[in-house]
Amino acid sequence: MALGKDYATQECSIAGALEIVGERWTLLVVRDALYGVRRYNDFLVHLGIPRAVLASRLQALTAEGILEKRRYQESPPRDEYVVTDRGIALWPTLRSLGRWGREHLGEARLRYFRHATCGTELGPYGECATCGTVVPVPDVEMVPGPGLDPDPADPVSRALLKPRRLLEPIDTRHA
Amino acid sequence: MALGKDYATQECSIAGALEIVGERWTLLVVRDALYGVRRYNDFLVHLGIPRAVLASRLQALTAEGILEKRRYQESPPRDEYVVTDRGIALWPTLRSLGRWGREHLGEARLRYFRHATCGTELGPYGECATCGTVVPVPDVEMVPGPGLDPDPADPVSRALLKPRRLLEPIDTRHA
DNA sequence: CAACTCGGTTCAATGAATGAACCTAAGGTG
DNA sequence: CACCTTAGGTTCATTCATTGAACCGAGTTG
Repeated sequence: MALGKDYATQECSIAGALEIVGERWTLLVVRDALYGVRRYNDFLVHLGIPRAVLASRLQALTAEGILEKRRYQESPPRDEYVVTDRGIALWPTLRSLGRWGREHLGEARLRYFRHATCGTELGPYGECATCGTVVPVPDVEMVPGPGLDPDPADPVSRALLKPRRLLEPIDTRHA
Repeated sequence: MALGKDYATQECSIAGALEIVGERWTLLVVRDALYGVRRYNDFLVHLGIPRAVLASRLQALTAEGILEKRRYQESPPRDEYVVTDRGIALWPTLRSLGRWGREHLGEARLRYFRHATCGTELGPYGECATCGTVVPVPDVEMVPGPGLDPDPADPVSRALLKPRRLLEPIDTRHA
């Protein structure tokens, strides 16, 4: 899907965007990256994605400048994938997609998103009604809702049971 | 992708939404429906999608209540696919995806979206700065930009060269 | 030294997408 | 009437992507 031979004739920036992030699993990888997931194994267990597909998606997202591969320890050599500004810019899209899913598929409230500095729940497009501004992604606090499994199997889901800010790295060693 | 056996374990409304509209071609079909495309053949020539895939996507979108199949003439029997409120609700998502595509993939201005009643260009989330409101989709005017091919091959693209409102049905017979 | 973790790659089997051909029902033209 | 065209599909063989399991190598822990 990312080879220019597909949506290339579309003359449309929606089609162009989908060339990059429209493949299966890709937007969920970006979502997890915004939630603070950084390590290969954490993506793996949280998404339930085949290893080969994850490796391919991480590589593609890195090549597109949406994630950045970064060494975080030398011995043993370990890399993490950190979301870039270009990836952070996908937050409004993911936010509106999530809202559509909840409103039109009748899903229970799984997570709330609030303005961390004032506690107001975010509006449809990520804005704070109290402050009258679009909330910067690092100031968005993610709070678990009532529909969430209280005792999930994987350590990433367990870490996400606590309120936390977007982008804040997840440490699965103490979960 | 739409069988519940894929993203089903995600506990996430983003994953739920992607179950429905995350398949290849699906969001482009919805985009075209918002642009006013209604007929099988118009989707076909405008998207360059294989016939079998288009038939499958139209059926799935109809089953999900995003499009509505409606007979518009009896002899010969002809049906059109009209976007529903649930489909219209995907406009903010498509809008933000398109913005991301233009800003981060360096695409030329292909189309502008304006508030039809006052002429102001839409903000990032489809709001009108002049009126201070989120513009209802039927009041969004789509205007071709400088990057667009001035003489496209297919009649749908030709019809889209004129400024027009979203949802306004495209008539390819006089294009 | 054995076992384990992390971050992958390789491989066979399955499933989806593709493009061409075909089909049906109706209408238009000569 | 014979023939061609249009709209809206279906069917089919080929190609391509996804899947899940197995394997691997570097390094670390017991």
